[in-house]
Amino acid sequence: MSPNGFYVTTPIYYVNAEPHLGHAYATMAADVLARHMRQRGEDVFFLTGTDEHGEPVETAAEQEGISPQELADRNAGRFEELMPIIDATNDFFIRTSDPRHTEKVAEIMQRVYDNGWVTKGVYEGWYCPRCADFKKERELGPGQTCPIHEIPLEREREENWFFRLSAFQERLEALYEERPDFVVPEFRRNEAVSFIKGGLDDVSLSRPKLKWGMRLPWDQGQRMYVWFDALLNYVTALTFAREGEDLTDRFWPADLHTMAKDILKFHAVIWPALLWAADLEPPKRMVIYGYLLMGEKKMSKSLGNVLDPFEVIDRFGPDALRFYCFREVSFGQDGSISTAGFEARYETELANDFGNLASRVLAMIDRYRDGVVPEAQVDAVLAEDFEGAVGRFSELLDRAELSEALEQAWKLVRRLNRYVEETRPWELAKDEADPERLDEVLYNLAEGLRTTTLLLVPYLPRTSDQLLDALGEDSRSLGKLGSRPGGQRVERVPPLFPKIEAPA
RNA sequence: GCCGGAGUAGCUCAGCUGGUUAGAGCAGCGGAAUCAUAAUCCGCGUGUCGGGGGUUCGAGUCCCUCCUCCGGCACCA
Repeated sequence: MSPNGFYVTTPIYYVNAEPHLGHAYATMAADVLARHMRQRGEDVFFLTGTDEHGEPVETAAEQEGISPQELADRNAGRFEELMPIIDATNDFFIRTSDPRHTEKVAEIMQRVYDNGWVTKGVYEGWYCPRCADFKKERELGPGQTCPIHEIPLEREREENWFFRLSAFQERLEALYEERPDFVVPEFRRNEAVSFIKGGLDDVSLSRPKLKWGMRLPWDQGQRMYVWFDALLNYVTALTFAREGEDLTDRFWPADLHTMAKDILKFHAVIWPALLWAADLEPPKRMVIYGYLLMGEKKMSKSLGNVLDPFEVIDRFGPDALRFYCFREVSFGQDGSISTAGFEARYETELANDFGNLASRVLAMIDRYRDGVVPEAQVDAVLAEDFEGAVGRFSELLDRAELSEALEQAWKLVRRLNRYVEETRPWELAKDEADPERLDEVLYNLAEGLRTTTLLLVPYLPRTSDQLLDALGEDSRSLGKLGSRPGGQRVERVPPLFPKIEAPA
């Protein structure tokens, strides 16, 4: 971990559409890491926000007959509203149309220009006069025709400014050589490396025809290709997120960028080079995750397999959604989610495994010891399975292995249910034949539940809080089995995850 | 086409540098128990470890080959 803190980012979300599950997932992933690091006492800064410039916003706004800024304002608002709904604890929400951002971008890009990393060039491509836009090779119709207008296209050239990405080829190769964990998972890293090794071309940095975008500071006639101002959000936010304070020295370089696989190249290749060009350090690491698939192409409401995040949160709260997403889909891979899968995991894991464990432990302490955790020692049998658990869990989250870490925690939940069966406290309680053993068992259950729940705080923030309160635990720091002595008063709680009502 | 990855129990997947009878969760079947949200726990798998060939005392684990699937191959915000 960096000595100066833990700075984690989500990608910034493009405002030409409304928030959906993918955005929620992205934000929740970063939030899990942010919460966990706070539990470890790290100085955390967690950034998310919206990306608002560029042609897609321009055209979407045009279709609605409003200005790009109006569209951006409206949709950015929706993204901002999403954060508390999913219990995201972002420390700031950046918007790239914020003048504080664009001013800083202008300053940085001017520096890139002054440093000699920008060059004038010619962009050549297939141009459709009806669309007033260049078409990419892959979207061309047969015989170089426009896919929309089906008219033959002309090869056209326009003057552009280019970022001299090619000049950074060797530095990028060296970066990946020196830092094997710069991009995880490894197969994504390999993609980036092979892309770099394949030879880098300079990338177009401006668009003369673009209207909704920043003007280039050194050429007011051209506007900046949206990716450049978007990427720079990670840096600019630090300069104005806190009134009258510049957080750059405290948090840059960022500890971890999180993103889905579609934007790997911009982050893994262009971004470090752009930072070097601006005399800034590249981020420390980035983690790439996959897509949540909803029944592949059979995503259809009539099939009832679409998981609507807002509906889920409405009915079950954000914890259940957070849990499900990281439990069902191995973090980093693509994975399928469904209402059936959600209900199964909610019922068997949240309600039966965990919720019921909490109920039975609290109930027994209440019944057999008047709601006071007995004083006792750690049971060696249980200690064996809890030994090193916090360390392993933390290490997994250091590597952003969100699903694997959750699995580790869940093994402890299962272990505790087994411990209850092994020790049969209700028999020990019958005639108080061995009160010390009962004390020991109840103490260990309280400790096991407490320490396991502390691990789960990032995934289940609300229910964890509720349960830890019930256990008389004020701290949210990670703790080992037996690190707290007995003596606390505990309270019974209503079911943390009530069973799903059977449909009428 | 090139590069990379994957193909292991009905389903989802673990199996690191080759070594005791190939594992987990879910689903299914049987049982125990009653502290608990009828929640839990225990037991039960004749799996060609994609096909074929090879190296080795020994291969799911290495090599070759074939089949199938997936990802990447520059401006997709």
